[in-house]
Amino acid sequence: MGKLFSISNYNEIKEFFHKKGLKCTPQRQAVLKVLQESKSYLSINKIHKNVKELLPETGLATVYRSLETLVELNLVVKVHLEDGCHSYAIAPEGHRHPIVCTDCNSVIEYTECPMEDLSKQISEQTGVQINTHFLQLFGKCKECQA
Amino acid sequence: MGKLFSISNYNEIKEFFHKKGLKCTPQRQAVLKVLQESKSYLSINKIHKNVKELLPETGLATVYRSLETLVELNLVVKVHLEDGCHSYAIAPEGHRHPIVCTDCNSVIEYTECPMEDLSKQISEQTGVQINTHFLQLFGKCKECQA
DNA sequence: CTCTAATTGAGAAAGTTTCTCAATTGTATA
DNA sequence: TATACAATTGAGAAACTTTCTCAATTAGAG
Repeated sequence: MGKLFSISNYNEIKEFFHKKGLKCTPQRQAVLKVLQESKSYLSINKIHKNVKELLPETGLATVYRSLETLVELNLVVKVHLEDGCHSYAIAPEGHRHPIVCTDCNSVIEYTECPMEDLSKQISEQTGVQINTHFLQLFGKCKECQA
Repeated sequence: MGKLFSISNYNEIKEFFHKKGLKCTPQRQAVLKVLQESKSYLSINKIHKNVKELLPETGLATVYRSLETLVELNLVVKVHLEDGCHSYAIAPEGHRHPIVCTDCNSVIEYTECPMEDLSKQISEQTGVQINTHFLQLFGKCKECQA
């Protein structure tokens, strides 16, 4: 089956899959599309629900499998919310950190990262070589402050 | 039942519970003690296993309930590991960030926090008022770099 | 168009977390 | 120190989440 949805960068996405010997299936496309069109983090169930509007037969297991694949390809990121639940979001281009509004749950991407400087500082102080970091900010967005 | 374990700051802990109308039960003490004596993050099952060495009859549900209570009291923190699983650790005094060694799973506490400055900067740039943040660092500790 | 290996759907299975309820137990008060 | 009461517990059921299995389907290479 060919291109099912009008994913903007379809050919690029297809390449991503093929380079790893993976098929560009409608299910994977649908999961990606659902996340691309959402501006906030989505839970597995919400993703499944939205995907079924595009492809009604899609099983939950496939959603799990697709998300796993997409995370491996760095097209999607798995995030942790305050209550400990997992959600998924389209991977931001470049290195960014999400600010989650605790009132309306919307997400603002923050593009500057304080870690570059900090990593060096930490290495010097503790001897630990920092490889990755996980930074998530919680607060109130402009609208919700009213 | 009185004091079961030699928790260093027993009376202080007891006060913590009583102030909220909570009982200072051996099970809660045991969960706290297990975390206090561990230098790394522990999964629920590991905590349950260790607690049973002190109090063999302790049920898993009680471990869940105790952890929930201890997190509410800010005596314990819930953390997210890279694979998306939850673990728990004794809450560090003051404001600190954990550095988790991805090889040996040990934890180094980092005491400096870049967020104070950053929060102001973010507020100015995005209008979002940052309330909390979640920062976790992953890397290789001195020993594991050899 | 055909072939093949990757992928899927469905349901089972495994694992995690919460709930229910009778029995127990800290702790305040007498 | 004994009593009463509300909070807590253990055990298992229930709910929920995630992974696994396998026959059927399908994307993509030739």
